[in-house]
Amino acid sequence: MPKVSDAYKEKKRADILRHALACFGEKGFQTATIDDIALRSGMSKGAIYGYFESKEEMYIRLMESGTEEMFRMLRNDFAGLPAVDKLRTLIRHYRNQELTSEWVGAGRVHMEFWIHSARNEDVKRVMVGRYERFVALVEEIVEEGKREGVFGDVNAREMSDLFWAAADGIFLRITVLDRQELYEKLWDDAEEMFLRTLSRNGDGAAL
Amino acid sequence: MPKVSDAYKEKKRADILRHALACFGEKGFQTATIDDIALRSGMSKGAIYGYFESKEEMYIRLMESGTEEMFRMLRNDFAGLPAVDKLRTLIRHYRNQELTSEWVGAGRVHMEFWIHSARNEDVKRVMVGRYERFVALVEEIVEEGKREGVFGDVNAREMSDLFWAAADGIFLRITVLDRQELYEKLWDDAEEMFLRTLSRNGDGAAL
Amino acid sequence: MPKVSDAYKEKKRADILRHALACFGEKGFQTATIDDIALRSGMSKGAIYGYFESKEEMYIRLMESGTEEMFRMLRNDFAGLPAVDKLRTLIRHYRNQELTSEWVGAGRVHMEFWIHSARNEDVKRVMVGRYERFVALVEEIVEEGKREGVFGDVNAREMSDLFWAAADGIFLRITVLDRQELYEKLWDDAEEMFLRTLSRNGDGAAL
Amino acid sequence: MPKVSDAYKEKKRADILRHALACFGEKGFQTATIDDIALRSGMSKGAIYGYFESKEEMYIRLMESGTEEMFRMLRNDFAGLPAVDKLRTLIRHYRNQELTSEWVGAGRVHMEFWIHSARNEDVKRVMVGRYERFVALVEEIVEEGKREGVFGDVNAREMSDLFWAAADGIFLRITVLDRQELYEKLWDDAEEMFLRTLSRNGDGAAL
DNA sequence: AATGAATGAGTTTTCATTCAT
DNA sequence: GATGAATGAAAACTCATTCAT
Repeated sequence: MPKVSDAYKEKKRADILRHALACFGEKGFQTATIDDIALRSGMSKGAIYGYFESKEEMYIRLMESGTEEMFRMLRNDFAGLPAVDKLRTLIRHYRNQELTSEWVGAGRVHMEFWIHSARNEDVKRVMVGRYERFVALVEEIVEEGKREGVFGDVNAREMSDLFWAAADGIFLRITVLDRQELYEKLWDDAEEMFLRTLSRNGDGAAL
Repeated sequence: MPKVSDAYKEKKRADILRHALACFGEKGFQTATIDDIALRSGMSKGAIYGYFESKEEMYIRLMESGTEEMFRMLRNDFAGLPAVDKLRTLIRHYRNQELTSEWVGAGRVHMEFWIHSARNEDVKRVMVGRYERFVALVEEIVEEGKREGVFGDVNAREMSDLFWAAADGIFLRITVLDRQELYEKLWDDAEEMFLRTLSRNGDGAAL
Repeated sequence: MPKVSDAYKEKKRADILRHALACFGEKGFQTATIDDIALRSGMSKGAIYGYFESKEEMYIRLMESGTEEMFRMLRNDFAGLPAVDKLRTLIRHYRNQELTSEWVGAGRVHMEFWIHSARNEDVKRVMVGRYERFVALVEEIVEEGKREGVFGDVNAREMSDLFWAAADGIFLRITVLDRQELYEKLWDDAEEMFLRTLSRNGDGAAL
Repeated sequence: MPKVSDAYKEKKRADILRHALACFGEKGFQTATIDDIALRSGMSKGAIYGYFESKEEMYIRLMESGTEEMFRMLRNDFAGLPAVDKLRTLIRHYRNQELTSEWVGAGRVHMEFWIHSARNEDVKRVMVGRYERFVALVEEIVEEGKREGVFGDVNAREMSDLFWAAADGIFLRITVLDRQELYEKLWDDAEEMFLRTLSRNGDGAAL
């Protein structure tokens, strides 16, 4: 007979995660303390432990979160578009992102996820699972483009891996340099490079 | 024991740094303790502090180190080569790297450098300075290729930025996935993609 | 346990300070460790840090404490008395103090305050401020005595300085020798000497 | 068959002590490190341990030192003087001392001796022994004055104790406040007060 | 004798987690 | 359910002392 509804609890959990993300983005996972998160959430330390078992759990949940929402949104924007435009939409979704301190902070946390993954099997499982979905997304777009006859005979999986490598590389850089115009140029150049590379004949006709 | 040569001290410092790099690679900068480093170095904690003022200093020295050596080596290998081959040499230098645990560990530390940089001005200065040299290296190669008439009319600086973004993205991935064959494929694809993109007319004639 | 009253917290703080004073008295500020204080307080080290930011802060608070209480008490005892009796009251307040180990310990800490003050500007400010109040106290008594026509034409400020110098000298000695009868004799002699010196004509008529 | 003469060793010991005194004066016994002393002495840490068994020993030797010299000097200056002038000579010896940083530093160390004495029986023995000689010095002067008929019927021992209490109180204060003119005034007032108190009839006729 | 690198016990301080209220 | 005081295991760093050279 819980005193509060599940919805309330879910909302609280999401609340805490949001504040935790801000803290981790600002100070890093190790450096941000539960006190920081409690303070920012306007809750007590004890309350937080009522929703999450440990700091590590908050971290894991954060890694899992966000993906669904993002995919839902993209699926919507992609509806009915040819492969080239889907890829463009994806790229411009990132390219047009304003480098607010929240977003850059979240980017830093994302980078930390990768590092942290390398050293912890549990975290790695989650992270790789998440990553798989992103790779599959672009892989499917590329396959679709090939079927449409617009993309050449490339290895879709490898191209997707390389695409996300470049994307993470851009995020990594911007995480430190924090320069909007550099960020946009990098994505513009990446867009052109990838579309040209994927194009049938490699001549960028698809552009 | 005292009144040891400068060479001895230099060797010790390098020794400690090597062991520290291994510890940081394994556990991460924050998680690795001075005790870990001391244990692995076979020295006492106090001895470590005789060579480095703080854990942070070891970190900074580690960031600075390696770069010179790498540049010297590349300069040697580059001697007399046309731009395209210089770029290929650089890419293959990475591509042919065997993913030993030491190397992957070092890669993880390199990734941490970026993250850490984002939150610490001192570290950032060193990191950005170091990064500048890498960007300049590829930028010069691209300019050279343009002068040779092999590369098209691209923005050398931006292409260099993008190149290193992709490189760091590959490292980031491999840091977690640790799969040799994926690593090689990513570099092979990157090589082709960049050379094609840089080529005059973008048709990859330079390949 | 949480959501305790402010009074509870104040009491805890005072508790810790009391135990800290005992530890400092016994071993000295530098030698007494937080562990000592925690052990004696029956609390954990962490709990101590919940009330004080650092050992230094405990020290400063200890320096500030006690003064108010003492002044309130004296003001009470002084009410309505002529200057000579005020001075006598003050002197006898000290003279009749039993040399318990706590009191002697506190005296030792007081002496350490002086030494420590000499080498630390922050501590010095607090210590000099505190000292000022004591000097003003006796200075006022002397001025009052002069107005009453009982004390001669002495420099009140200087006499007050000298009085407290002698007092501290007595404490310093007793801190080591810890002999009750010597302590009392020193104060008796000091009483006579000062009253005689202050007396109009210097003939001790005021006695 | 020592390779160096005893005189050389003695000189070295004195040298080290001199520098140690400066270090202790500046930073305090606990805070000053052997490295500080070694640096200031221009010797190695190891060499210092060839002359002193421990930091504590240096401290003890320092406590013992200086006294002889001082007594020899005073005995010289006292030769043939009546008691009143001996006392005056003693007081003015202090009063005319310029407050150089070395002298103030030495004063601080002297204060530390007292504090330290309170907590260590070995140190206490040395300190009390040293103190005894100072008390005896003034006690004898007072007795002499009584025999000369210039001083009244006071308890010589107690007056001597009180005299040194006041002296130490003045040093304690100056150790922190470090104000030459205050120092001199305190001694001038002390001189007048003590001579008046000691004078036959207490009327300061001896002045 | 002198040197100064090495040792390691000891110190302050932090912080994830627990749990009495 | 919420609170935040309490815990205590680390962790970074210091420094008197030793001892190989």
